[in-house]
Amino acid sequence: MAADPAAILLMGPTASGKSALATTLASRFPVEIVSVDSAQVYRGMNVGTAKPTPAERDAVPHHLIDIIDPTEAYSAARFRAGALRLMNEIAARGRIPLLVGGTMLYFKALRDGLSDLPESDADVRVQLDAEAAARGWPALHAELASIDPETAARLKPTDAQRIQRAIEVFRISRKPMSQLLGRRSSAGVPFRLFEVALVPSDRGALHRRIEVRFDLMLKHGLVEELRALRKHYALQPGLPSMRCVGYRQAWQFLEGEIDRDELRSRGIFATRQLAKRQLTWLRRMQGITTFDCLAPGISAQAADFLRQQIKT
RNA sequence: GGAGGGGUGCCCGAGCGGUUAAAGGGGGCAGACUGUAAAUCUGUUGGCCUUGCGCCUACGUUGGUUCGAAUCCAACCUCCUCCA
Repeated sequence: MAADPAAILLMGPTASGKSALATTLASRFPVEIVSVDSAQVYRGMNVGTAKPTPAERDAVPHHLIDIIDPTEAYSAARFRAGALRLMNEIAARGRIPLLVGGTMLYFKALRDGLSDLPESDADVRVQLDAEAAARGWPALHAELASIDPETAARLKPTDAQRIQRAIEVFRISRKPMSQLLGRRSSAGVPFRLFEVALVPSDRGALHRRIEVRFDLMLKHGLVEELRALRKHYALQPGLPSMRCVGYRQAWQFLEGEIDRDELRSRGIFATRQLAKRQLTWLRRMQGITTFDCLAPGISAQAADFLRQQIKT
């Protein structure tokens, strides 16, 4: 029985220095990077997603970056399928897949698999949006209660997105989501996973980094980038891509809803809140070795740790 | 110099004699999360503790009226608008 090939999972909240560590790892291991990031998949969204530079992508192969237009939608399932395919390909080349990112649901989907649910359907969602506009989400929650009481019970009448998804699942499959969940879950991953996370020992310090970084994004033309994107694509504020941190606020700025000061502070708030949610995921996930991203020399330390782990 | 309008909890902002540790929003903190996840949703947010319909501190400052004041009065400090 040949041992499964190795793969490294590198997680962490935004602005924790994942990319820097990935670069260090790339200099010590024969890796190819797979991005685990729901925003870097979008072509043209570079400044606000802190996408690796062309030089960085030239030095090490990066995958799952720039794979769809900002008018399109991505999903955890597409990620899992794509990541698994790439991991196999990379291993077949005799290299180690290094999965780096901050989209914790994607990491979870990869590790634990997903249930056999129907994929989203744009038409159904448009229909449900219209119904919600007319009757309100609480009414749809009540409707959900009649077709899938179990799911309705765990969802708040205010949780528009999940109510929509649950009804969508029912309309497509004619089965309640609660019945499909947990059933026929796609299996784990045929890899030995080495999971590390960068976590700040001091939240305030991370907040300061976030602030500096957002200012830099503004300086590097976040607003101008969005302005250009709006010319090239038929974008709407409700699109997943346009709800990304930074772009949502820049959109409001371009619409004249907020001034530049508001754009800055709201962008920073949204980034901090994102980091908070990412940290909540990390606290809950098991089996991850964490490193303090604020400690000096952390990259070398993490690299040494991984070298030892992978050897044994 | 004169006339008027403000100063409320980390921030904005409501309250305008008692049921107010003070609506609402923002921020913070904590949590949830299965094909939108950088999304969506929830809880919490003065201090102390013997966790009690408990004590203390709190609505610019000081004093006053009142059984009782963030709310009324006076003076002072300060900010803004307008007239000179």
